[in-house]
Amino acid sequence: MLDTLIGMKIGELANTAGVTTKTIRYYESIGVLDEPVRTGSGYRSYGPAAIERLDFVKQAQSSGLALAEIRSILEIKDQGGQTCEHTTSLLRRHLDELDTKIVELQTARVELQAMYERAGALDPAECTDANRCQIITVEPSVIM
Amino acid sequence: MLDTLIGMKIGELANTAGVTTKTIRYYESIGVLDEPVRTGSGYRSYGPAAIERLDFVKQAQSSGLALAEIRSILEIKDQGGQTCEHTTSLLRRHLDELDTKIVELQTARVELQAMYERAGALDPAECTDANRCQIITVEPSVIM
DNA sequence: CAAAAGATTCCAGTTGACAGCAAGGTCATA
DNA sequence: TATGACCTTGCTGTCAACTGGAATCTTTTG
Repeated sequence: MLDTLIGMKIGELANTAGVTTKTIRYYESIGVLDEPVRTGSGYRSYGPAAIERLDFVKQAQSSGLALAEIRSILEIKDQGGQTCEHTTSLLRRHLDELDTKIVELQTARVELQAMYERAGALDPAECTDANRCQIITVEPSVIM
Repeated sequence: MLDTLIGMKIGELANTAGVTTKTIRYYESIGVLDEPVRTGSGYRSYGPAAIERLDFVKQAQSSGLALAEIRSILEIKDQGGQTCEHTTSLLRRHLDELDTKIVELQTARVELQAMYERAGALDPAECTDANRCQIITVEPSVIM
């Protein structure tokens, strides 16, 4: 009970931060969260910093950073955060990746849109007719 | 040898279509490719339709469709392709998902860009100074 | 004081799209 | 005929980010 004055247990942290206890232990196992101090009976005991750390992880995740990347940023912080270089280059790289992905998805969207419009323009009768699906391929194909 | 006149073996199909034999067997196992006929000795034997089918799968994949979705389109074709309804609704749904994803990524991009610009604007000296990383959080935080 | 709630560790499973390996069968060529 | 290239099945492993469950222990509540 005295322990509880020092920090919160994993369930409380989980509730506060909006994650599950499983997630917290998992984050600890992959080095995203530091190992916390333990109570006399072995329970994890967290201070308020843990909440902010989890919030940061969630924010970084929603920005599309993978846990491994988040960890590498946090590692630098844990070592004193002497240089921003790693962080900036990581962000630069991730921005580029993100741009690439967005372009890919937009290209895919155009393709899909074309498929979809082809579908809408089709006469249903014509669809049964030739026993091939003109939605997918423009030219008559052996496939559909 | 007579068998070979009828069709190509898995390696040839793989080379032609630009995938691995593993991929072909995997596609067969999940129902994306039909089970082909076998030669007398048990080898898979494919006709030219298999190449087109694989091409279609690749094209659909590059449009962001999952193999399960591709299979569901192909299933309709295999049953005679009487209706385009399933295909159109599937495409509609996927277009929506794609739009959602693009928006998410663009939002994430804005966040990342902000982080990145904050990073570029920072004085390296100031970075070592306060022992916290101002790139990530705008306000002074217990985290960094 | 007993039961329920919550904590512990460890191991396995999930999804998606394959890749790797083992142990064996078959086929073309020198 | 023997070597190597290619094929077969079946099982395991990969990555990411968890989730679920079992067996056990501690803490809280009635």
